[in-house]
Amino acid sequence: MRFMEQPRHPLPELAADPICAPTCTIPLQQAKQLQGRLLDIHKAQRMAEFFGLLGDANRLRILSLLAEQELCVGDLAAAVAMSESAVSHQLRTLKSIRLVQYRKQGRHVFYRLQDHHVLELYQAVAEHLDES
Amino acid sequence: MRFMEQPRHPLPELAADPICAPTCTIPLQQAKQLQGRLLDIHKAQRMAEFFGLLGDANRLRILSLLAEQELCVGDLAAAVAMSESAVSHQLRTLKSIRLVQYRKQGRHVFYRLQDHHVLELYQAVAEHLDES
DNA sequence: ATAATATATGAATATATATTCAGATGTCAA
DNA sequence: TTGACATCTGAATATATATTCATATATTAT
Repeated sequence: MRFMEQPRHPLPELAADPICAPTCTIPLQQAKQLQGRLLDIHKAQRMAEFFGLLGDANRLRILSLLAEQELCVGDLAAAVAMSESAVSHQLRTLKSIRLVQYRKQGRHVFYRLQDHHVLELYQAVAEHLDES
Repeated sequence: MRFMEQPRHPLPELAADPICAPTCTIPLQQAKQLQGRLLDIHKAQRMAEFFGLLGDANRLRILSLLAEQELCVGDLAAAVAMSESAVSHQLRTLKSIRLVQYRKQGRHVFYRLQDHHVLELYQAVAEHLDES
């Protein structure tokens, strides 16, 4: 996952004209269709960033709590048994992609879910894993 | 993301009894409910593994092609402009969590989507990013 | 058999990530 | 204003990951 920065891994260029090697096993016709279906590389990057954000157990645990109510950093940290610093860092990354919002009250900062959309993904995967 | 191995990062223990610090801002009542909502740590791991698998642009691009038809490694590599070795490695990780299946035919190995479930997630995120 | 092709694999490398630690900042209470 | 608290931040560290490269394996064609 990469966020808040541009990737440093060199992105592969899209193959120029003939998309498949000389040894290609699919007919050239199909090969051209393939390129149409192929996920655009920049969109792939953004989608990967999003999925990657959900690809961490501690972030998921944090989200599972914020799904129901807002919580301040300290309580969140206590509940998930992480250091406050670690939680703060994670909240920052969650904020960076607008999954969470915050509200300041005195010296506390209360975080809450901004994009409830993710709960559907969360549920879908949770159930999916239960099946298999 | 971690797959095919146990995580080496030490998993934080769940806080024993009083889940929140002495400075806790939420009432103890709520604190107990929190623990009920908190995603179980092992399930969190498995979900994170799954999401993490989708958290790579090249894997998404590979999946975007396999969504429609089976393809052999060489064609796949040509289409996404990656080395065959890199594609092979990625397919292995996709196989490890049973997102793809393969079928051998002569010296070719044709891969195809095993779990079409993921296409829904894929679509959901694709559309979600289009909105914002 | 031998060579050519298709794929897989392991080690090495480069990069990315999560956490910790020390300390900075901002807020409240005495 | 001093000290305690809540959160944030950046650098350092440990770990995880993707790719490449060299090589192994398996299949087909000559």
